[in-house]
Amino acid sequence: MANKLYSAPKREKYWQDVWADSNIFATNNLRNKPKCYILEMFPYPSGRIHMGHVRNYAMGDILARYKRAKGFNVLHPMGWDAFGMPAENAAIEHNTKPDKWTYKNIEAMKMQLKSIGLALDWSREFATCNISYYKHQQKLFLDFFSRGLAYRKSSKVNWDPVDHTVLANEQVIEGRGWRSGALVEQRELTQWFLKITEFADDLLEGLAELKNWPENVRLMQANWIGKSHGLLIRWKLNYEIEGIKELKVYTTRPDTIFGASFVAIAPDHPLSRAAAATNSKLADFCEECRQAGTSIIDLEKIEKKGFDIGIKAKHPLDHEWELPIYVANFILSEYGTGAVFGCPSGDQRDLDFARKYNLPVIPVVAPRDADPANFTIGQKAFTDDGVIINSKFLNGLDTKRAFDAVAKKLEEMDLDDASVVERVTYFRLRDWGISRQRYWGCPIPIVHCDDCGAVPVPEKDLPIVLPGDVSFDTFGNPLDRHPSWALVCCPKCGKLARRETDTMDTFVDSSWYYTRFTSPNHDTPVDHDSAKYWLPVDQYIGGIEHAILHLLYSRFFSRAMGVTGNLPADIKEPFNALLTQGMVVHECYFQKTTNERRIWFEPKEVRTEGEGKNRIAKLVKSGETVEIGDIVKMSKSKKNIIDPDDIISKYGADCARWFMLSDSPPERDIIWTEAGIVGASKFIQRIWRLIDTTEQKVCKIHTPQPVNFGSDALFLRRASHKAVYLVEKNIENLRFNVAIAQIHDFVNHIQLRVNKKGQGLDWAIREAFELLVQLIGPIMPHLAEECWSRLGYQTLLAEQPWPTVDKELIVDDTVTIAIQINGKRKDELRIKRSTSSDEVKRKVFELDIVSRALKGKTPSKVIVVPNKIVNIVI
RNA sequence: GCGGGCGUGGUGAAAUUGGUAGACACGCUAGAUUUAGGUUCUAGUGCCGUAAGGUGUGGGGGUUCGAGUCCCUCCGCCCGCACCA
Repeated sequence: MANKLYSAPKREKYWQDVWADSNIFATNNLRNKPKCYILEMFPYPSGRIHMGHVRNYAMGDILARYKRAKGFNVLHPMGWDAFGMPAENAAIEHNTKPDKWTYKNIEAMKMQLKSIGLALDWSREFATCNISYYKHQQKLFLDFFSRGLAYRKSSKVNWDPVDHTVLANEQVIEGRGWRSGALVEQRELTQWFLKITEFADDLLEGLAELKNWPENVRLMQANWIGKSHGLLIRWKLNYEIEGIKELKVYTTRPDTIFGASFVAIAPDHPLSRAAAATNSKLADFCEECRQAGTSIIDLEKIEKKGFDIGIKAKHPLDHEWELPIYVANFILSEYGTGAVFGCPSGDQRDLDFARKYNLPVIPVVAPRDADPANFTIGQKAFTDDGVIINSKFLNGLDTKRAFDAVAKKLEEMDLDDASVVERVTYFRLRDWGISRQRYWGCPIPIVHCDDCGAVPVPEKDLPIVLPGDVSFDTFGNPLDRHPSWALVCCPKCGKLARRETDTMDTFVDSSWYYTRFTSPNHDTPVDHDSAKYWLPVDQYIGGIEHAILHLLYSRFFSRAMGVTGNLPADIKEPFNALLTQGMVVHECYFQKTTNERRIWFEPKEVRTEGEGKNRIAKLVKSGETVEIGDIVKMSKSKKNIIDPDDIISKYGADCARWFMLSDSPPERDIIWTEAGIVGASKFIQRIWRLIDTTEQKVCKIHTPQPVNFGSDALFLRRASHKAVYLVEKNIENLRFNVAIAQIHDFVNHIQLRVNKKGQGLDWAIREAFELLVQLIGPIMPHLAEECWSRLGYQTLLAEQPWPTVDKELIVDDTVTIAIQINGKRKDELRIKRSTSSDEVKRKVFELDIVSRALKGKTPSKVIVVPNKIVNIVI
């Protein structure tokens, strides 16, 4: 008898229409239930969704559907991170407009997302390029500005002289612009900044509260903020130059101060500039340092170099002791004071420097077990904590006490001839530069007036709308070239002035979108009442690549918006729980040309044969052999892409969703395989076949529960309720792969009993079917609806509550305990649960294997772990 | 260099507080059914061994009645930051 196959793609479309028509996923405004806000990082509308999106949104959807069934009022919205460079590049390349290109992409991707069957509230959809969104962002900017959280300052940027734009560090590749290939210049530009540093401490402390965030993300953020405690010490100069009489030096290791043998300053430190003014060789050296690249590779290659400026610094604790001052290429002007004292024995860099310029190396910290008299430094500096030596009054102290002793000594010294000391805290975190010389972004609502300076646009004049009539026929910012857009009157004095033509970094757009979803049509950025009810996001899901920037900026925005009254001030943390999902990876295929270039082939162009080392790949068309490359993230450049559309039209969305979650834990990368998707597809058919062909054999819908059950029925009922219990637990813990394993196990249990006969078995099978359908509901919602209807229900499964577990059924009344002899498992024993310890021992000693092992001796110890293990120690 | 993580069968992976290692799936083997074949169902499957038994979570050591789990050490891989004073 051939079974009817379940036609997933066809039926899925049907159920999607049913859901849409009944509008069940629109979040209601009744606040009579506990809320649950599930959010996946919203997509950039590149044009097509990829498998990473499918994985991301499948995870969120499972939670949303599960929480809905659990009785929560669920908010599960979707929107578009729609500003950004690709739209401008498309405009240049395809002679279109960024807005047209973006909105077309959004339409296409929305269709694709709908085909995945996501339980989304589309009524809250917005794109960050909607005027109705970015006008509120401009309002936020104005509020930040008036509160001093947005300000202008001059700073160094990567400038592409060909494309006429600022480049982010990531866009500079080996010193050249990623698009133009031009050598990137360091330029001093006046830019807008957001004062994230005001919240540095709070952002750091807040991390401790984020218990449901991955540890690695919290650590990355903590390192990024980079708080350090140290001393600011004043070093007097032996010679005054252009009014400079002293150097302020920041150190986290004042305990090593007697090991100092030089002072080093950054090339653009005021003292460097002053000294260079009268020393052309020094000026050349400083220029050379400035020219050097800033990329990581460059920094590694660069040799540590210094230039003795001739002026000496007086040691703060001994003014007779004068140390040389070097301008050095490895000192950062942006960190600390741009000046350090070098202690060669305690810092590898300083040691290398000292060896190169023949400076003294005085060991001042020794390991605890070393002999202080004979401890010397060779090629490696000693950077650990230890005992202070060769340091006068510090000798014998440990690192921490020496820190305090130096601070105290310096504080006690007479101000006149002393080195004033301050205990200071430094952060690595810098303020966030948000100016971009780009068109497709949120305009900064500022007018520059010759007389009044930077004047905020009055709120009543918002929004500042991007002009539509711009050209992309040449490089640079089209807003700058626009004949009239920037020409306005100063809101303050009325004189002719010029609009700010920089737009905001797109990271600003995504820093507050999660608040807007709580009230997407409100006439202020956020409705406080809605925000209070919905925020924080209960579960946020997205890629690890946003571990620092997006997630830190968002945490900053929720705080800053609290300060400006745009959000209730008690909502500090935007995301209560965070899941960072892994990538979808696939091997790639290529042929090498004669000049070692690689030509890549798509997976669908290739067929593989054999296994392991003998596995080879051939082109489907020609049969030519191609090489099998690494398993890497799916990307256009390597063509190792599987198009979700192809999978969904062939196997269905349920199949893609199931496979995405089935084999690996969510945070790990998954390898896309044809075998995997086929396996998922078979499982779908298996469930359908099981229910479709057996449904008429079991009890009819709503049959009352029988009083007695035979052993098969009872076994099945136990398996059913255990499955519900375990699937629920694993979904709650975001271990979808384990939940899926439990469902497999459950289906195996049902399968073994569908053709049996026994007391109450037909009822138990029907119960199992119903529970199974409810368990797969969140993961394979279409198939679940189909089965639910097949079981005779007129209702929608998506609206059913989550099944309740019969607690009595999930505890077995017999248990298997392991019998160990000297900790090694030898046998097992089936026994009634909660049998007394003495009774268990008695039974164990009756066992052959035990008496054989004992050989008449008395065991030295018997350990009984109730319901688990008996360990006999001989 | 600094910080963090990971290492379990042929493969993806499971494993409350330390308590029967390898659930579940892929693959493989055998049988049944159907078919032209795929499919489906049942059973088996860490490794060595015909078996009894031994052995086994990257290597070595330790704590413990008992270690994948805790401690020390070495090796390998991955991620983040990186001249941060």
